[in-house]
Amino acid sequence: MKLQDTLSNIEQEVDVSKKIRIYLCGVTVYDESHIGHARTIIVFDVLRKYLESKGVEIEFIQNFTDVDDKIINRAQKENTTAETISVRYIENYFDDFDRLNVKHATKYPKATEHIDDIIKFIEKLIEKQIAYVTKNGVYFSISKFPEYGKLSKKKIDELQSGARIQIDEEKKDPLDFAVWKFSDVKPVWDSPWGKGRPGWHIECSAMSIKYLGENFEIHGGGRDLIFPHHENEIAQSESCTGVQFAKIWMHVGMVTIQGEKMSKSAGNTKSIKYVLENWGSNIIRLFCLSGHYSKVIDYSEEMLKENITKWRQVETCYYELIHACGKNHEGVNAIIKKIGTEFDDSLENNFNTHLALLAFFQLVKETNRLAAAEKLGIEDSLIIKKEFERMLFVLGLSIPEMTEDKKQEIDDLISNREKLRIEKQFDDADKIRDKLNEMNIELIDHKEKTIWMKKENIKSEN
RNA sequence: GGUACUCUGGCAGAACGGUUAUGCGUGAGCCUGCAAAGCUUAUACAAGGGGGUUCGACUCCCUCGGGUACCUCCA
Repeated sequence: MKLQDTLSNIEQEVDVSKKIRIYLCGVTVYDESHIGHARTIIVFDVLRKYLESKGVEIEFIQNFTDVDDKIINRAQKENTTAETISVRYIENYFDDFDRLNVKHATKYPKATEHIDDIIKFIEKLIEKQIAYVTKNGVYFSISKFPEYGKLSKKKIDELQSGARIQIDEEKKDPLDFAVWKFSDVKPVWDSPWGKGRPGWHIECSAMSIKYLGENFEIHGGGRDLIFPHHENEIAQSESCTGVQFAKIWMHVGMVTIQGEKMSKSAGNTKSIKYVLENWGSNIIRLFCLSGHYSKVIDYSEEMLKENITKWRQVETCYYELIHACGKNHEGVNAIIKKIGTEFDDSLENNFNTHLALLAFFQLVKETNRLAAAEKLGIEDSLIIKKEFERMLFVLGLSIPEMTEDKKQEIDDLISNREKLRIEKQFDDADKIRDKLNEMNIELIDHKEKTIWMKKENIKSEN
């Protein structure tokens, strides 16, 4: 598999014959997650599901930043503890992302649970004279890491001249950043240098190395983390271990809204809760995967609507497949195999989910075409269904299961309607259809038979 | 100001030095008791501007310009 690597700025081959270790920078848990967060996490969810579906062993670590100024500020505002805030929003995170059908990471380490590891990490940096203590905290000395700037392609002197960083007389260089901040405001921990809390970047270095080793395959996050977060992680980690940190840096493009980056500070976010409520998980996932992961995608209702159309086609396809009963045999093997290969190739080639979706929709269209022409037999439907479900799984889309009782009830209603239709009692037949519609069951009248499909209820469509 | 990314038809969005992807939308038709859904088909001569290389460029080179992001916390 090939992936675009931010560090080398070229597509790098990933060796999938061995275990793939992935570290994804998660969220700071101080507020609700929005659709921008969702995109990054969904992209990585599909990546890991695809690789796992190919039999690749995956170790997937995603952190929670649960100690941070924003959390503390929020706690003060609400007159509560930082822990209350972080616990609340971690719960909120799982609530959102479970509904988004995101598979749980191997582990979700939290900064507050790794203070010892962080302190040990800092001790090593001090020992190596890469970090130094001031009256404000412990700082990483960027002059000790000559490659500083290699990820974000920034030159140190340019950064210095453009620095908008607050002047801190104690720092040796304005670009030096805190790995430990002295503080008396809870939460604080004792350290060899004084009471305080860790800086933001150090937790990811300490935790990724702890769980994945000094040199692992993929480190990812949103594009906005390239500088300073990931740049600093590299500096800390590589100067501590002396070996290359992540092999590949994979950065997911921002979600914009009316051309502007979606962010808390801009106040233009759409929360996952809101979008789930109005559009549902499948539409969100289709939307988030509709462009190449490295590029910006613009959030708009128009785009979400387009994905409803597509999702209805997918639903139709599914129900055509499960209702197939004829003996017709079109020999779909070759075409399905071709589409399946296209799907895989698209993902193998720099993880192009847009092209993979195109392949998926091609399969949907092909199926619906056969069904409409009364040419979808059982044998073919089984072949298609297998591939359909594989893609559905990798993309993380889901069609809710129905109970057998419910299915029976629908079948009974349909056969009643059939009788009425034969007797040309169309008014009564239509009443049954209306009743089914109220249950979100839509009927598809083929020449030979009527099939039903359960439409996902999408609020914004009404 | 610096750096990165980006600029393709109404919208979304690929590939490729030569053959007008594809999807959505829109039009028409088929199917239907009617609908819905679905299907079929038609529809855009598009490549930010200007130069160059080439027999030929959306694709390579130069140049000018627009947009966004990062340079402070941010997925």
